[in-house]
Amino acid sequence: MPCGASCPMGAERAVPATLRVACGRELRSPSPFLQPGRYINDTCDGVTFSGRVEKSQVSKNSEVPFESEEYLISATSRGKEFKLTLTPVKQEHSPPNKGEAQKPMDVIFRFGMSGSFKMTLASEIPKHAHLRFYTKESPPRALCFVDYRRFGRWEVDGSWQPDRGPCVMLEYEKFRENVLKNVSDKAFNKPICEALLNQKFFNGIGNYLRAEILHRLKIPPFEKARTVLENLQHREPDSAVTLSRKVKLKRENPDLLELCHQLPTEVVRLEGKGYDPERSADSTAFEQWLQCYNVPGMKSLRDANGRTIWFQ
DNA sequence: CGTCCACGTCTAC
DNA sequence: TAGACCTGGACGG
Repeated sequence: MPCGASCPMGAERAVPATLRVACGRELRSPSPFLQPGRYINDTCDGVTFSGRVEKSQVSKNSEVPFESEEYLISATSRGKEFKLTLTPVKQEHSPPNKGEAQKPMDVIFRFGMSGSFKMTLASEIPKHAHLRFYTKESPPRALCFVDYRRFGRWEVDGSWQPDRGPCVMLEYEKFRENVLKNVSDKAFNKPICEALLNQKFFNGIGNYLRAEILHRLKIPPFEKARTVLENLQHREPDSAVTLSRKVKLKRENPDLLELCHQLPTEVVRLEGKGYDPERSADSTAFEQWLQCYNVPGMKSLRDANGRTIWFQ
């Protein structure tokens, strides 16, 4: 998500990971955010795109009415939302008054259950590539929004959904404040496992992260959210310990809201390892990172919305 | 073959 | 608070 052009993170693999979890089921690589942004900004850095944006016939999302001889693509993210910015490169010899010049355009994405971006040769467009941006080079490549279940959405000239809260990764302090200032909100009448999926407060947390977060703290998933959160409202009083000691304590004993930042950060780092684009090794790394979700021996139940919650 | 399940919204009753 | 929206892999008969 939130990996803008300024994001310093390292190389990204070229292929969205598919991972085999212990029970044998396969999962798309999970980090809801950041990762796609890093992928885009890494693979599109210094690459010039050209022409119009192509949409598949089957997608019900809108056309993306953008066309330019030369343009650049960059990405940013916020929680589970993702933004592509298309920026025309100034033409030296642009014909005077031959139609309107193409202005920069933002396209906001939500990935649903199966959305991802992938850069391929234009001659090898993958199945379910519902939006395609072509490079100018020869042979051309295509940046593809691939989404086999088509739950993903995009919005031309869109903006971050107003009801979604700050990003758990990139806006941690705002995120924390937004939760703690609103503990009386009716959203927190619900069990903590359900509240954690509420994107108004936990923008970026999804089904595997909620399980991992609660599991690390051994919080029973159906404990009332308010009860859990009220315990976090009073920051620890200043004690005599040194700052570095405090930082260390915080890292080693993160509270629930800190874990909402820390765990997805760990996943992003996992997946950022190495340059090898096709390694199956990093799906193994994610599989091994999971301590609870889909892990043999853990229990699971359905929450009130029919989503599976994993716990010990 | 069939049923169940999947990292998420979205909207209609 | 149910479905609806989708494809496809795992597993059962």
